[in-house]
Amino acid sequence: MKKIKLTEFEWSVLKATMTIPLGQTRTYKWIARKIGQPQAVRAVGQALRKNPYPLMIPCHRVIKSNGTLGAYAGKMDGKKGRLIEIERSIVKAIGEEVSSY
DNA sequence: AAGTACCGTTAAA
DNA sequence: TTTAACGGTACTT
Repeated sequence: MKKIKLTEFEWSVLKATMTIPLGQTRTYKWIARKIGQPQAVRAVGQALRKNPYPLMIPCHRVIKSNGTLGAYAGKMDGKKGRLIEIERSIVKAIGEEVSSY
């Protein structure tokens, strides 16, 4: 098991990103503020761009404050760029299931 | 609307 | 070791 060489800053970003609920979107600024460095929004984008753990880090849930997708999603094809919409649909479906109980 | 400054990591020279 | 580049937001013009 090789040690993952990541900086403390990156760990902070990854942890913050992990806490994003399914089907929800957060902004880079949101993460930057959560890790206590509202000035380092770009560094946050860097950590996500590198994305050491694609499976546990939902970078596609991270968007710009503008509401538009960031560089990562921006480079994606339309299909993958709609991941967040699919997740939202899932959440909605689950919500309806729960309501029927 | 466009330009600039700011932070942190990585690649290249 | 030093330099350049990438990436999002807020402020200024």
